[in-house]
Amino acid sequence: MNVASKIKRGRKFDQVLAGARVIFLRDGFEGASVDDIAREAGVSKATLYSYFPDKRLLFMEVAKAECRRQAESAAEFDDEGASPRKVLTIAGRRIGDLAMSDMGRGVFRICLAEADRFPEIGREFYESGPLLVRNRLCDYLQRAMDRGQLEIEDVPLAAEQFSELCKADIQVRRLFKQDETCSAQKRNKIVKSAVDMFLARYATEETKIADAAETA
Amino acid sequence: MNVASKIKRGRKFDQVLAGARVIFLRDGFEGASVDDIAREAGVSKATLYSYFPDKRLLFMEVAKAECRRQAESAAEFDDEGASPRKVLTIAGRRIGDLAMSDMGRGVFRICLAEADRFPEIGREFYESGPLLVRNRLCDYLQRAMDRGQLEIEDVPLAAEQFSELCKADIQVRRLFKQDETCSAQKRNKIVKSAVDMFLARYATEETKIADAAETA
DNA sequence: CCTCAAGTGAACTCCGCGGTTTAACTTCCT
DNA sequence: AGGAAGTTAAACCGCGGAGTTCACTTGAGG
Repeated sequence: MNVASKIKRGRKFDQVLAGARVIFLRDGFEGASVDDIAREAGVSKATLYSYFPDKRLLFMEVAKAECRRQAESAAEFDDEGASPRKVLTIAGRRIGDLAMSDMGRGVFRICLAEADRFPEIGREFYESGPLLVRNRLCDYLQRAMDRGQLEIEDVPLAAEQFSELCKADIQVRRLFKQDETCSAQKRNKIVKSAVDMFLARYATEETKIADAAETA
Repeated sequence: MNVASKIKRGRKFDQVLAGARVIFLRDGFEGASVDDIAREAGVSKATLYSYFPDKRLLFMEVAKAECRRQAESAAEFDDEGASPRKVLTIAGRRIGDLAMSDMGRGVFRICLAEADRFPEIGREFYESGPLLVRNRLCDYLQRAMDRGQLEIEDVPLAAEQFSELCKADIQVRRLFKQDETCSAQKRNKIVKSAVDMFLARYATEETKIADAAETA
């Protein structure tokens, strides 16, 4: 039993949460009505309120769960043996996927919109989203440095740079509903370009030589 | 006279717009009440409605004006004679400033929140914001290529990459209210690192040599 | 000084939403 | 069978915000 949570569990708990997730992600916090959520969840309003004391708490619960879900998808990449190019390409593709996904967009949008009203939402999202990815990346970069593959003065900054590079040209367009689709081909090109740039700056001489041989 | 606009002009037009700007930027679209706006503008609600047919139109007008304002601040950089490092450093600082400003954050936040309900808002913001900056940057990069300073296969992508690099580590934290302040020193470091990385990848050999001499 | 258009403010309508209550119905345990 | 706990649909309350109306003021121009 979840002692920390003040929220009652029960048969229809997950059902309510699932419905709330759909509606909140579609309409945002203000835009979503509790009636809509109850209908979507296939549950009466009274039942909904028997589980969650109010709308705000329900929203927080949904947001937290969603952040956790996404954190999982940014899984670790521990390909110790592989070349930096290979490891970074895989990681970059994951980052790009997250930026393109409907879920990623929805959560980003709502968390940002509500970050002023509910600061803890902003923190929660940041920490279990971008920060988590960055930390994983930092760990890898540090290991690659220890192995003499990379040469970086400011590892956290480098991690952030790589992450941003992978989202170049797609994140903003996606967020603002321009150019809905983005071909896999284009995404590959962006990630490749990001890796090229990152290695041009941070790879040691040996790594560059090995990379040139590998790529050719 | 603005024929295209269906909105009546008049003595208090700008006054209303100014008030709306303050309140919308503070409270968002849903959060802002028309009464608040009228009060802030020092105008009666009736007058407000005599200028703008409804709240949505008023908001659109504010958002459009604000995007234009910001676009201006990302002014052109035609330092033809200067080295790529100098030009890019100045441009990068401007981009960073915009990402850090309250205005920049506010407009971004609200436009994103309303992009689903009012797609034209999303388009307007994207085109007069990020896209405009990118195009300016593209123009410069092309000229630098013509001069043999840079060597780029995909100019628009490179522009986007540089832009993203300049916002690394600050944009997201700023948006989600983490780490409110960011020292000028740190910002300089980020921009310098962005320029370093960009040149490492896209500068021609001669430029790299000249840059090394210049930096030393 | 009179006119008339623009502006005022306060009251008012309408509506949707958050949240509550109630009375009937289902489930399930003993 | 019986009863406690959970669920439901529907009506209901109160509030706050969008938009309207109207009697009244202001001030520039003939």
